[in-house]
Amino acid sequence: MNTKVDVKNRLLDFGVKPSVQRMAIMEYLMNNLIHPTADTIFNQLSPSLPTLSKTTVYNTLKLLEKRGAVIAIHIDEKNIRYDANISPHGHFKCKRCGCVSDFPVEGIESISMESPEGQLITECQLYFKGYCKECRKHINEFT
Amino acid sequence: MNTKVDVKNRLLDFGVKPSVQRMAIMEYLMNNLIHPTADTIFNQLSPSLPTLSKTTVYNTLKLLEKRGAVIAIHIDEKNIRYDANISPHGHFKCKRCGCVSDFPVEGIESISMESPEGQLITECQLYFKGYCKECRKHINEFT
DNA sequence: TATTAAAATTGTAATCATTACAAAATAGAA
DNA sequence: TTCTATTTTGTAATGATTACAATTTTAATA
Repeated sequence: MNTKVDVKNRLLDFGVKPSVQRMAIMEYLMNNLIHPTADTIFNQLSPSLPTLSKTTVYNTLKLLEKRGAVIAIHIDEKNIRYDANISPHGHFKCKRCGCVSDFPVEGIESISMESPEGQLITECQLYFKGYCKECRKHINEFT
Repeated sequence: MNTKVDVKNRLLDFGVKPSVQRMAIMEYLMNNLIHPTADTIFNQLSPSLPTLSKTTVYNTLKLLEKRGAVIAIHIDEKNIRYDANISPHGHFKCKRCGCVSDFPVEGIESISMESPEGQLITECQLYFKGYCKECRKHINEFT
């Protein structure tokens, strides 16, 4: 469980001025590593922050990602998901139930930031799709 | 350069009935490994297939992907891109100019289809972002 | 060849997550 | 306080993709 101080430090470390709204969003992400969408974050925070605007959620998430304080996950075609876990790891999405989970990849740390063709790599996203433990039981329903 | 026969075989191999439109789209993808969007494909084929509908392009791409005849690339937030190269490989996108290119990944073939947590992995997508050879020269402009 | 049912294609309208924009509120310095 | 820059907010716009129903094409059979 991250404290307010942890959250504030995360913002400051990445050059984001900590406002009430930014603190709330960053705190939610750090204490809920469930890869939520902007919509989910808005709905969860709205009760305790009644004036919060969805635009602010979108703006803040975009800012946090740009500064590197969070990761944007594009494994789902419909919504962007966000992750406060910024250490290198992959993600998995179940094609049946749609659940998204972390997916540790061995050797991910050692992926070269220099490519053979001269590109400078600044980030890599590893997405895995298939069927989760539960949904494998229903493999006969797959079309 | 793939022949009509190659294209037809690709469709048949993946259980897709070869219509005029499907052949045209599959042929374009096989002979233009530039990761085009549905819009690009439509614009390129439209002159020689004046009755072609954009809906058909979307429908066909969705079908081809579902059957495994092509790969859908979600490296760009705006558009889905398509690739007739279905052998395992990663993709790179330049954050400055937006170009998307293939990105060979060593050992990609040996990625396990069994995960430690019991998921059944059916596909993996490896996305790399950064700056291409040309855009690296302008590194001082990066914000 | 004519008939007919299934499949494919088409055009238009709808969807909906995200962004643009400008006004209002807030924060921070002087 | 006053002033200015920053942040937040609400509404409207965007635009790629999909839903849907009508039309056309295909292909099998009589």
